[in-house]
Amino acid sequence: MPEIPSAYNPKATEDKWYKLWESKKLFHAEPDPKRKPYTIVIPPPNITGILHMGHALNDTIQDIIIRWRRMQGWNAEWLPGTDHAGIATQNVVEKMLAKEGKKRQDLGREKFIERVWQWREQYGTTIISQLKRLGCSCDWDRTRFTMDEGLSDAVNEVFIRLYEKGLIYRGNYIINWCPRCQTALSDEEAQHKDLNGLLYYIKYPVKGEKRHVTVATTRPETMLGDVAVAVNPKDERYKNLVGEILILPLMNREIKVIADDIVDPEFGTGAVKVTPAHDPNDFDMGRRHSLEPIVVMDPDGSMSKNAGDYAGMDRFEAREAIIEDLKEMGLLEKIDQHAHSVGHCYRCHTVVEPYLSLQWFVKMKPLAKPGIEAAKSGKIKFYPERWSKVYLDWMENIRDWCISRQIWWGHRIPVYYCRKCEKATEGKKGIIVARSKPQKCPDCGGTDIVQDEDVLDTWFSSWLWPFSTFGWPDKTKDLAYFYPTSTLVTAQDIIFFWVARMIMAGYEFMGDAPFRDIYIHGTVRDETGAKMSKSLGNIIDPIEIIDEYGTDALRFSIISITAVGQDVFLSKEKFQVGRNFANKIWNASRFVMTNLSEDVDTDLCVLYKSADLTLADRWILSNLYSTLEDLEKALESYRFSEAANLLYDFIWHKYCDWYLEIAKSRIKEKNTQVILYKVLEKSLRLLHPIMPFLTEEIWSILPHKRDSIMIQPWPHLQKDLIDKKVEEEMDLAIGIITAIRNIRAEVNIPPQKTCKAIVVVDSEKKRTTIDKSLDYIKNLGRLESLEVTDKLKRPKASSVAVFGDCEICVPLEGLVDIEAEKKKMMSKAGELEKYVKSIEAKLNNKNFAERAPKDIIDKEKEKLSEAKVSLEKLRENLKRLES
RNA sequence: GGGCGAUUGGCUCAGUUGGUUAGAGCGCCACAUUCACAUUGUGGAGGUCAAAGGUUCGAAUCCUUUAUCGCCCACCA
Repeated sequence: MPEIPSAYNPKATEDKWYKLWESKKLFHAEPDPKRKPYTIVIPPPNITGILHMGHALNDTIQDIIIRWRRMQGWNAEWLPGTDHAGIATQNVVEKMLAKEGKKRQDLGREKFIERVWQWREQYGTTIISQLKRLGCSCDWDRTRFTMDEGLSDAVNEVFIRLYEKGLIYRGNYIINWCPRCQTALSDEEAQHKDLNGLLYYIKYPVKGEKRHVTVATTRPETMLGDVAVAVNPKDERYKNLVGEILILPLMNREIKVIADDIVDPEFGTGAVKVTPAHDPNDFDMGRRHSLEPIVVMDPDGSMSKNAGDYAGMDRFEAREAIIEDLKEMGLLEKIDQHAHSVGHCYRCHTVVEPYLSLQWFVKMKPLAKPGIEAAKSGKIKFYPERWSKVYLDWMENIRDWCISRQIWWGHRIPVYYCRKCEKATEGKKGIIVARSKPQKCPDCGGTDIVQDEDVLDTWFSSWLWPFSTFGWPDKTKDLAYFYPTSTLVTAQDIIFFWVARMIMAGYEFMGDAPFRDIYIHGTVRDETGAKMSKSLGNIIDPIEIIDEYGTDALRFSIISITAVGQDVFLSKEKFQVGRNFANKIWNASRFVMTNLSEDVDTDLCVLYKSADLTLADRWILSNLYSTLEDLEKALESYRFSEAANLLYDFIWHKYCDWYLEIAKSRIKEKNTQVILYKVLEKSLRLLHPIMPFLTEEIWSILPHKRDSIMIQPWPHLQKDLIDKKVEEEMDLAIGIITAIRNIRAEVNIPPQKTCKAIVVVDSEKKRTTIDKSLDYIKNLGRLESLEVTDKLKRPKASSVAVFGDCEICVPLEGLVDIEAEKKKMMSKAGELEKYVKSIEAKLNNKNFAERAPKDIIDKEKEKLSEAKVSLEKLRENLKRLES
């Protein structure tokens, strides 16, 4: 056997194995009616994205699930792909053009889109190669892109079907407008941030009188578009004002005072300016009172020609100018501090403007209905469960979805207009919704037909992802087999954007939920709790971590610190845990392999039944399978950190710390070798979903000839090998060994020096148990001799510890520090006394005796008698020490 | 305004249906280096589980209130 390096080297292994898996098509799945599918679709990362810790967490979790299910025998399909990310990508390419001193308009639509595709070719697949470095076992043969032909067809099909059903409409409404991106946004894309703003109180004079009405506003610049002032009809202060005419300052426009229930008399002055073109409430009010909106802003956020003297100014400049002018005119009553939340563009963080414009919308209420029922009935389940409430709250209060975007990169809206009809009717006539450009207008036969300039919201393609990727609207074999998918893994921030909408689309177009389980993991934050983001500069680059610590270290570390539903706080040091663990396994494997001399390929169960196994043998097997039992439960309920920590504890603190150490003295025995080998081999399988590269590397140098570990069967849970009695017996041995080590450390016996020990135990049962573990105690306690007796013949100079009803005594050759011994034992005795008293108090409590269940009482009694025995032994020893 | 989450040793967190003398990792202290691994081993110190009240025989765990921090939602003019 060639020499195995003494440290695990991820760099030398990862690439090699990933290439092998890919070349053998181990990630690929085909429909197979004989096997059950387990499907996951990836949350498609943006083509502009580079791998960040959020992806690392998200995709590691998916890979763990899919690798585990694959080993369990499911036909596992993890479908990958990317999202065209309309606004984000367009912004990136526009920035690039800006460096050349160009705007997208200089290129024209067609050339610009060409440039975006070019950009995508060049940079848009970075994230894919990064996912490969993360070890993701995605079925790359099925990689999809939201702008692929098939997926684009699906988008058109959906648009047309919804339109024909009356669920898509076009209209003039207030939407969120980003003046920088110059496009409409959906409500979800406008992110509200709390800001300390100002509330301006402005006097509006009553026509022909000296009186005035004061209104309060946070956006004075919109007053130029005011068409009325509203008060609450029940507000006594303004009762006689309703119907009066006011003069709108700066514009000198006559506007009416109207009464409307929506006005809150408590807020501001109780009188509110009505600006239907720039505020959603005012828009509704305007409709109720038949007031024409006046748009005073242009799409770029500058004041429009309707803004009088302020036309052409930027909106914020105009705000200041208006306040100055009002001040001069004596119409500014006061300015208050006012905390409120303001919408920002989720792509460029510009303050968005509520803006009246002609857009396309999806009527959501009817679509939401089945999705609401599905969550309520448990057909779809959120993990952790609390997200179900968040989802339902949103679904039950759902609002229509603005889907048109005034950008170029995306799916162009499949709507055509007949110029002739449009001019003639301005109504629905002349709108042609079609898969491709019609030759003639069906209404008038006209041929001057143009397509809608706008594209669809990015999420209008991603909400179809679970089925469009499998070929929908065609009834493909893939679709029939892999849909509905099994589990969706994602973060909380896209529950509304994506998860909820996928559920709606799934029911509408497939008649079934797109997935059963939704696992929502936490947000990745830095050690101070701030969200990791490029702009904050607190990013930890996963690729850097992979280079420094290895992929498996990254995966293990991030998983082990991710408690269910809790956010993840990361710092670089935390990745050492995974690296150290990888190295530990590496070295344990190295030890096992260099010591194998026998044929170890024996079945464990056969061995268990036929051979006379030692206590330690039975103990490690029992532990292996109870770990497996817990591990499966953890994985099934998406408790990944628990899964990772179970394996960590078993491999490090059971297998390495105890079994392997015990095995060293019997390393030539066949049974020992078999168990060392078999437990390692099974542990590697259990660990493979979390640490794929390390386990594959070790797998490849194990003395057997088998295929990749990733297609090995998941170990079968052997419940009859779990033996609680064996675990108790071993606990006794471990307790005694620890007590001896403790004494040795306290009296400074150097580790390399052996010593004697005496174990005193009354009970015959325990005596037999200890006899089974004599070797372990001797070896791991580094004893030259061990005496087990029922009577203490305490040598004068010795140190004693008590473990349960066992006394452990280490005779010392030199002098013992009697005082130190006494102190140690007295403090131990003190602790025990307190403990005994607390149990006694409990047992003496009548209520406890009467009401507690019997098994609890028995347990307490047992604890008490054990503690009493220990205490008594301690006291005896103390007495002897004093005499 | 409504909702959710967090608060446990110096740090980061576990603690599943209430029944342990409250656990782990990191850090710290002491000792150990031909014997798989210093990316290590052995031992140790360190916590009245944010506060107050309540339910219960029994509360870190359930209920109420409060405080601090974080997040989400809302037609906050």
